[in-house]
Amino acid sequence: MVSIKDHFKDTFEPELLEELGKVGIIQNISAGDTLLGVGETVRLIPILINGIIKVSRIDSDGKELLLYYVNPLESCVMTFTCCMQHRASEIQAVAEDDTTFIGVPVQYMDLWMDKFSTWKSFVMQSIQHRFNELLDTIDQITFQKLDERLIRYLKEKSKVTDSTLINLSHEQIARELATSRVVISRLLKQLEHEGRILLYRNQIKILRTL
DNA sequence: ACATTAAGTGATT
DNA sequence: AATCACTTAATGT
Repeated sequence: MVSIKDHFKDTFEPELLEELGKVGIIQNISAGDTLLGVGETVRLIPILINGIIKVSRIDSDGKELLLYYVNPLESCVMTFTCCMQHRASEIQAVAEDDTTFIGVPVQYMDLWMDKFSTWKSFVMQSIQHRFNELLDTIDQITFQKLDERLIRYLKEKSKVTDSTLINLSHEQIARELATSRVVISRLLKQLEHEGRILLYRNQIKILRTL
């Protein structure tokens, strides 16, 4: 369990930490729970203490495209932009693992932006970080390098689950990368031939050569 | 043993 | 890179 107070004591001013403790609501959700669906309105800004949240776009046919993961001590950038304009969510947030977070009611956003300069820079930095990351994935998509996207996906997954064994079917991976199962199967087979992974049913073993 | 679901593969666009 | 059509392998009942 990560201590929010400890981690942010250098980034946030003491008054902000105090207010965070007063106003924040600790919430627990289990793996697989949906934190926010498409079309719902954001009521709480989450700051993760523990666990992992997957944020993805859902297109009109119900196809999913993975955008990013929210790690402990991070917040979901989309909720910032989204709630400040009081707009409905265009993304979906699902807990990938059992997760604990502090929820800050949205009405404090505006207030804190003016009141605490450290809050403002935290928000800005988060946005900048994600934005750069998104630019990267856009590059990859437009240059059609699905193989590299897949490798990146596997690495991230392994980091996130802290394991070299990934428990996913090719079908599930294909859905998250918005392609077809056949394509994923082929690419994975290729990686296996290159000696970078091992394939089993519903499992993929990542080798350090990846 | 049989049905179901995951994965592998050639051919076509 | 996607889709189709088909095979093979693994798993559940």
